[in-house]
Amino acid sequence: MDLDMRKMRILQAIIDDYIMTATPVGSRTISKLPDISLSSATIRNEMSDLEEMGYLEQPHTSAGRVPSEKAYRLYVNSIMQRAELTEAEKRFIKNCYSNTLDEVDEIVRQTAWVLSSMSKYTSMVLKPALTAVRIKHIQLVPVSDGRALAVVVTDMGVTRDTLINVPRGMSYQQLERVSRILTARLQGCPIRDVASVNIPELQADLNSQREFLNNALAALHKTFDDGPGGVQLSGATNMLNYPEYSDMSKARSFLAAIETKDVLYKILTEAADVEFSIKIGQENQEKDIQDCSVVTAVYKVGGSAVGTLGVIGPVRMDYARVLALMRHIGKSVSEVLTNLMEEER
Amino acid sequence: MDLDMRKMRILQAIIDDYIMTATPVGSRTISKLPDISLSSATIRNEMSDLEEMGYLEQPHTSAGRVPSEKAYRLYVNSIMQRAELTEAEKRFIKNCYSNTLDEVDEIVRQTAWVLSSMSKYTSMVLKPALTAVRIKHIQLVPVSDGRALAVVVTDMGVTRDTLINVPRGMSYQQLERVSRILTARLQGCPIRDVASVNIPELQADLNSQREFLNNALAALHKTFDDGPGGVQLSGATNMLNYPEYSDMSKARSFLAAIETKDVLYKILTEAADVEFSIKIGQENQEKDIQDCSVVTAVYKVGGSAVGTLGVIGPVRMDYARVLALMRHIGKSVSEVLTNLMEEER
DNA sequence: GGTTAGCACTCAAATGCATCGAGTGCTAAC
DNA sequence: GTTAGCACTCGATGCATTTGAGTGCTAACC
Repeated sequence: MDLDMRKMRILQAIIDDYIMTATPVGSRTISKLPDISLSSATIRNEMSDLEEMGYLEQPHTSAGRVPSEKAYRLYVNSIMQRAELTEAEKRFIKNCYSNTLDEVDEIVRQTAWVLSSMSKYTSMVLKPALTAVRIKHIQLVPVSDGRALAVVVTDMGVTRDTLINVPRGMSYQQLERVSRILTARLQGCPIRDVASVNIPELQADLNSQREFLNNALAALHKTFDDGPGGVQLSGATNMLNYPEYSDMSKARSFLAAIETKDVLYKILTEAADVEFSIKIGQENQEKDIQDCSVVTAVYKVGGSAVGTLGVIGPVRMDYARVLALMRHIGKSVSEVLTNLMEEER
Repeated sequence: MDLDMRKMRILQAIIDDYIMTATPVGSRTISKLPDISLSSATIRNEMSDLEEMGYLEQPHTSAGRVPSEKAYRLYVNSIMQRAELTEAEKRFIKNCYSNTLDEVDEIVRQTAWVLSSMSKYTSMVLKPALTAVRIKHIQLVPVSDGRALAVVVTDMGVTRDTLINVPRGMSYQQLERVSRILTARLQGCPIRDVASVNIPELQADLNSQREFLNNALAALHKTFDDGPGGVQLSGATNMLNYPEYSDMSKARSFLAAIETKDVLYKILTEAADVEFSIKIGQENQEKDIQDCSVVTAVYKVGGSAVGTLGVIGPVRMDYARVLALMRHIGKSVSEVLTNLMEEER
């Protein structure tokens, strides 16, 4: 018993229907479709085969059939056809980025919003990882004796600062000098490489406390990593509109999973190196969301991936549409960010 | 028909019971209480009176009675007695602040967590408003021609920065000079007054673009206002444990209300000038949360109020306990923040 | 061979109906 | 003023019945 074209076509029809209605699909529903000219009895036979092959499941004897996760996997791999957004939708996305979005956070928030409101699922966007961003300028600002604020300006217009300890008694002029040397040495250096840079001319100044520089650079490095706080969530309540979450306990477990963003952060960072990723139900490592599906995509700045965006929805999510949205929105946010970066450079 | 002591006592018993059980309270339940030696018939008569007076409501004829919002108002105003936390609870709170909490954000997050996990409701904490914080140091860091980063260090260890436009062609030395003058002039000045300070010696430097300074100061001022982003939320899913939210549509409207933090921000900022505030159901201005109650309190740094914390829960919330928690946690966070600030000063 | 009409069968959901019981209001007696 | 007693209300609970969408199987058909 093999999965011939006709079975494929029927499975597709079942999945398409189930994605729309969330109710088990009966044989008559399929046989009535205009491009399937088979009686319900034939469909029943095929469905029976598909069930035996593990693509369909029956909630109970006298109900219709429901696609299994295996079916969805097949669907996204082979059956599903690429969907395109309408012109109006593309315009809509474009409009969302046309306003004055001059801050990374603002762009990330807006992206999450567009994605959730167009998909009607819950969306999440991970802020750009700034490890690839290059240092433009470093300035140590004295705060009190023994403490200074290290300010880093990068080529993406992003600035970060962190309080660091400096050797007590260090003068304003000395700090200035260190700033100048650091800037000269680290200019153009990507954040991720900061720790490994060697700055011989400072060894003399800091002989007594050679830890200082390493600590400072490590602290700096850390401020560029937002952690779970770098996850922007949107449309969490959209999920409650789907019948699969009308059961309170399921709704609660979903909401609990996204309340602390740790799980989402983990998912998004792990997906940082694949263009598109689709995890269906049990394929997700995280217990709490094993009856959801997660679709992620990366977005880029100047050609290299810097962040991830994702949609989390019911397993019967409209994968084709979500992928189309992600392609388009991913491209848009990539462009906007790249422009922002060039402008600042 | 007046509200004599006995009626008060009965109303209190009804409210106490309803807060615990969330089910309409019958006359027998009350008459069986050890310190009420009246028959259920007598209680019924009293209940009938209380209903006529608007303190009780009947879901339907053969159900018990439920306190009205008017009753809760009376309860918090006159009936409720001050509750105290147990020693163990006080210790618990203390422990929560004993770890290395060296950042304001960390303290705020921790506070929200303690408050929600001890109250079992949803909690929110507004970050300290930094308008009262005093400037310690200002440094302009050149970024590119015409742009600089203005870094402000305050006496609370909080630093903020913002990109500003500076007159093109301004030299590094000039920026240095401006920094020094600004620091000298603004040192000790609370953020809120920054805009109104006059700095005559800079007029000469900036004659050609006298807008520059004002814009820069305004931009700075703005970075100290977190807006809705300054609301830390915790325990949102706690609410789903209460039967009043087992109705999906109510749960959804609550979750929608807190998803964007705008509403909460509004509530918390408006409550910034009252030590404790209790809003019961319809007393809340915001439509979305009119079947919740909101209790807020301010916390202080060095004696003056800088932020607000709040609990949002069902109208039948345990007001006495929540107030006790808020008193205690409010005091704790005030102390921790005050210490942090002194240390940095 | 594959396809289909027909039919018995299944089972969740809806419907109808009687019962139960927690609660009330009222009245008469204490 | 308080209380025992009693009729009454009405949602909740339980149970039997019906309904209907769906299945599987078989026999006939092309």
